[in-house]
This record gives sequence, C-alpha cells and structure tokens, in this order.
Amino acid sequence: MTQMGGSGAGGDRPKGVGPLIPPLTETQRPLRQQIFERIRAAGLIPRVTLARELDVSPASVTTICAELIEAGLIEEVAAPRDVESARGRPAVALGVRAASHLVAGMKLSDREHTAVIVDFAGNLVADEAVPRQPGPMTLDELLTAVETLLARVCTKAGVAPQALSAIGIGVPGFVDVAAGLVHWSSVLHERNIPLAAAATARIGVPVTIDNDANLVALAELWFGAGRGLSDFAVVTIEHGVGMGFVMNHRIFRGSGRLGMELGHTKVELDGALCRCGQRGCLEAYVADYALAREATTALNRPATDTLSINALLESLYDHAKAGNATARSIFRRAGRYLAVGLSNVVNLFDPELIILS
Amino acid sequence: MTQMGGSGAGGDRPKGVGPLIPPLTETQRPLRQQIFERIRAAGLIPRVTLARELDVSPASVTTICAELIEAGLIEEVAAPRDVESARGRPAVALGVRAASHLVAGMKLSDREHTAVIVDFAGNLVADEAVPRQPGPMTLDELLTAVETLLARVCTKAGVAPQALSAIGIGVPGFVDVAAGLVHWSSVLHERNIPLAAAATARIGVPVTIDNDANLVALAELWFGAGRGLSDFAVVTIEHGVGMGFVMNHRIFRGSGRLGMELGHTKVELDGALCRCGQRGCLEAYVADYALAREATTALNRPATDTLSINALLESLYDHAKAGNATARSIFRRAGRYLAVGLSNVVNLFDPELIILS
DNA sequence: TGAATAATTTCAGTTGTCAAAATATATTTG
DNA sequence: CAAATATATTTTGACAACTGAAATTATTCA
Repeated sequence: MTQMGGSGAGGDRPKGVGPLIPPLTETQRPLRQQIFERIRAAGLIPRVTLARELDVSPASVTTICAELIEAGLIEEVAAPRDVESARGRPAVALGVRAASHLVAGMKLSDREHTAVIVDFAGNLVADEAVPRQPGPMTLDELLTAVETLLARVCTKAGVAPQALSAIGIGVPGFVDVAAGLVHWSSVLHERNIPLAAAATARIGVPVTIDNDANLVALAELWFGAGRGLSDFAVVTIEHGVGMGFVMNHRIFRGSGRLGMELGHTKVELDGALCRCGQRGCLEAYVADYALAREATTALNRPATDTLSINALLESLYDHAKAGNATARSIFRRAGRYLAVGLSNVVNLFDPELIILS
Repeated sequence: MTQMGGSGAGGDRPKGVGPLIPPLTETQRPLRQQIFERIRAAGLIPRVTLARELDVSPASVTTICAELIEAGLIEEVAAPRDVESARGRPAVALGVRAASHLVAGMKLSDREHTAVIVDFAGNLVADEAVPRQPGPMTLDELLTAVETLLARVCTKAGVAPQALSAIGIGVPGFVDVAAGLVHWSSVLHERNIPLAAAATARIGVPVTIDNDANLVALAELWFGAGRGLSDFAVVTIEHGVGMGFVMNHRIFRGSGRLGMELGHTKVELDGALCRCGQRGCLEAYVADYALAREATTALNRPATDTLSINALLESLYDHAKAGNATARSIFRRAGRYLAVGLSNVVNLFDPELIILS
C-alpha cells in the first residue's frame, strides 16, 4: 500500500495528490472535426440531424458546413424525398466529397503484397495484389517492391501516384507508429528501419506505417463489424499471431507505442519453444511454422524435406480430413490453445466482440 | 475481411465509413478543471507556473483562479521565499483549501473492514480498522457494519458523518460502478445489490462503490507510484486475485463496466479447478484457498480439519521455511503461475509498471 | 392561392481565451 | 536611498466559437 502525507488534520502541506496528466493532451476534437466525422460516418445526413445528434445549435452546423463546403471537403447532395414526413421544407443532405482526396493502403505480408486505392468517402477505387517469395528483404528491395505495386494499382485507378494525398503501409512485426520506425519485421533483414521516412522520400507522398494487425482492426473500426462498438479485439493468424485492439473507439497501443503481442502470451508453463526464444507462447502452438514443425513429425518426413511450409500444411490438412488421428490432434491442440489465449483476452479486456481474421 | 461499398469511382453513395463515436464525448476537461487538478497535483503552485505548464495565458489563469478562490476550493498560501531566483515580484502560491471538503473511503474485505477520512487536499485525517469474521452477510448487516465503522472513524476525526461530502466504498467482487451495483461479492449473500443507492439512503451522504482492486489502483494513481505514469497495472492477491488497470491516466474497465479478471485468466489447459467452475484459472493456483487446498494434502491433514485457512497457511509457510520440500514446491508453483499470468498482462497491455500489493 | 410545417440562415449576445499594456513587489545598482 | 531591473499578476480590449431567438426559405396541404 501507499504511504500518505502527514497525518492529523494539521497544517503541513502535502506534496500534492492526484494523477499527473500531461498538459495539453490531444483531448478535444473541435466541433469542426466532429461534424466532418459524423458526415463521413453517416454517408449522407442533413444539417438538422447533425445538430440534433451532436447536440449543438443548428446555427453552428450551418456555419461550419459552409466552411467545409468552401474547403471542398463535403457537398450538398440532392436526396430522394422521404415519403413519410413529407411536410415542411425538405432537408438537404450533406455528404463527403468523394473526389476530393485519394489515398492508398498497402499491406506487406510474407507471401503477398496487396494495395488498394480508396476515395475520400471510403469507396474502393482499385485494388491489386502480387504474390512474393517469403523471407526478409533489404530496405531498398522493399521500397522498390512498394513502388512497383503502387504504380500498378495507380495505373488501374487511372491516377498518378503523386496525385494521392497519403499512403498507409501495414507491415507485420513491431512498429512504432509515431516515429515511423519498424523495430523488427519478418519482411525486413535489418532492424530499426525508419520505413515511413524512407518511403515518403522515395515516393514523394506522405507515408505512414503501422502494424498489420492494427490496420485490420482499423479497417473493422471504419468499415466493418467494429463500427459502433467502443471496445473490440481483432485477432489475425498468419505467419505469426497478432492482435489489434480498439478501445474507446480508437486503436489501443501499449505504453511502448507498439502493438500488443497476443502471440507471445504464455499458454503453457515450460511449453513448446517459440521463435522469440521463450517457451509456451501461444504462437508456438498455432502459428503456421509451429504446425509445420509438428507436421514433419506426424507425417514422418525427414527434417531435411524440401517441401515448402504451405505444401506441408496442406498435406497435413489433407491427412486430417482423411481421418489421420495424429494430424487431427495437431489441429485440435492448436484450436484449444487458441481458445485459452482468447479467453485470456476476454478476461482481461472484456471486449464487446472478438473478430478472427 | 470486410466488404466495401460499391466499386469503381462511380457515383453510388456509400452508407458511410468511420467509427461511430457517440455524441457526448466526455473527452475534454474544461480549463477550469485542468487548473484545479493541476493545483491539487502540485500541492502548491504559483499562477505563472500553472500558465506555463498548462500552456495557457496568465490572463486566463488569473480569471479562473479568482473564481476558484471565490468558490472556496483553493486559497493563496504564503510561500517561503525561494532563495535561488529571488528577483522580481515574488510568486504567490496556490493550494487546495484542505478544509473545504472531507471525504471517507472504506474498504470491505473478507477479514477486515477499514476506513479513512481524508481532507480535500488528500491529507489523512483519521483511520480505523475492525476485523470481522470471513463469510458473506446480508445487505442489512453490511450496511450496519458500514454505518458503525463510519461512526467510529468520524468520531476519531471529530466530525459528524453528515458533514462528509462523499463516501467511497471498495468491495471485492464484480462491481458495476456506473450503476452502483454489486453483481457478486464475497461479502454479500445476495447478488445484484444496488449497494450505492442503499448506502446513500442509509447514511444520507452520496456513496459510490467500486471494485477493491480498482480502488487500490486508484490510490496508486493518486498518491503512489502510479502518479505520472499513464499506463500501469495493480495486482492484488488476497482471497482472490484481482487487478486494477490504469490506462491513459484513468482506471480502465472492460466494456461491461466491470473490472478485469486477472484471477480467471487461464494459465494451464485443463488445470486445477477454480471457484468459478472453470479449470486452469490463475486463481486456482495462487489464491489463499488454492494454497490451503494443497496444504491439507502436503501436511497430511484430514480434510475435516478445523484449522482456519489462515492457520493452515501459516503452518504451510513454517514448513516451507523449515525446508519441507513439498511445502516449498507449493509456493514455488504458485509463484511460477503468477509469473505466467503477469507476463500475459505485460504482453497484452505493455504497462509501464506493475505494482504487486 | 394561402396556410401550415420544417429546414436553414441571420443576427445579436455570451463565453472563453489571448496579447499587450498596466500594475505590483521584489532585488540590485549607482 | 532612489532609480533601474526583474518577475508576477491584473486589467483591458479584441477575437473566435457557440448559442438562442427571430427571420427566411422551401415544400406540402387544403
């Protein structure tokens, strides 16, 4: 427990109590932004409704919307007349001006690079995917790959890469979003790469980077099942096990500004060996390489087998489907450990929803 | 993954994108409150410093402080002259007016009820503790116990209970803070008790309730090692295993508004049986009743032994200290499982600090 | 065509905050 | 000791963000 200041009701001054909250936290979203976000969230919404929902005066809404229209961010849209309450002056709906900005999103994973171009209203304009050989690359190779993919998807969308307003790149591994730094990633040889800055310089458009699991969570928050929820988790199982967590309507990152490491949650004391060097990590039971490790044993393959991981797993899956008890037990065990890991997330965070991806 | 709206750059309107943040964002703390909290946090602080630290103009500070003084919440304090920079008009320090409010805090646990009275500046005015028989009580019994304890601590502080501005009560178990409801607690027979409302009615002073682990975390946030940290966890081990978590300078509660359940985190697939009916919970390895369960075996006691849990544990501890390998192994195992549980917290939340209490 | 109704805009006023100037209270220096 | 210097606080006038109430506009209904 804690020692308190001086005792007694006396006059001795304490050193102060209460949390030490740093000065200007990024606390408040000005009304301007609230209104814009509301319009974007609604898609199409008249001023009256905005005023009612945000609990501000219609006067303010008028003023701010005029500015937003002036700035070209939103526009008035002729809405089909609502048959129900068809009395009085009809409301004119506002919508985000889709053409005002275009952004690109890219995801770099072990086996595939994907890219999308989305307009300001969230409509998909073009997408593109290219497979690639697993394994890490140098920064320069990666940037070239990004540039090539970007060029292709831009061509498809019929715009120049420089016409984009921003680009977001998701990479697996440890990412410091604020600093634009990749501490470690399975797609890069080196560590502590300032990927955001490097990509921005190369492409000439502002680039931000994030952990891929966080981006999946963000996608769910914006477009998917997570809209309207304040707290939920997204779990991704690929080469590793990742988790993105949304809390109070925004992506939560641990205090270290890195994402959260569901994969290295311990599910077994002194359990299987994990890539990270520890034992009993969830990842050591459910990640693809963990399954492959067991598969070599189960299928009686020599350790030097040249089969790719993918082929090995497919073979394992076939055996399991065919009734091979050993192969089945591998999947069953992975499933049970995953359940333990998820149950821990539930017990600690109590999210409204968990999305498996 | 998620399906997007219409494809193509076309004119079809989407249904909107982006998180659906509820209208009244309680995000912003008005400057008024920021200044007050800063004064409370600092204990004694001049206006200039306030203006500098909060990054607002001295003019605003003057205005708001005048109001706060007018309201009797803070006061000017003659500060000892600072020898260093002793030039120019000396700053006059502001401090919270300690006498303006008194509050009581109570903690109901299985073996003891404790109470403190604290003034508005956080000085301890009086405290009191009464032991009690473990086991649940009825609501009426509990309220009577609270009332009695409150009367005693008030007498000690020399104030009438009605003179208190507010009372906070911490109870073990599941507590819905917002609703003032105790879903389940080891000190109450019944479930879903509106304890806050009942206590408020009985005592005549506003009462709020919270989970005891949360309160310990709150105490650390206000008075202890957690001041200045934005994210940390407090783990309490008593009858059960509880955790309070501070995130972004405030207590985090899961979406269900209940606290988090570190105790029912799984640390072993199909592990030991827990009070909650599931298997492998952390609590089933480290809580006092879990240790006692093993102790009866280790010490060769008949199951019907009438020793109290406390006596049993002490006996176990003595044996371990004396070198009894079996007894030692019980403690060692508990320690290792606790480490697993904590490591999971670290991996998921990445807190700056974990406080064991 | 003239109500009736509802959305939006206009307008004047309040509130919160700031920059700059004025004022207050020290210490130093001549 | 008076003037110069330094620093803290208050005063003053101005600006920006919102708001309430009244006015204006666009529709439907009779």
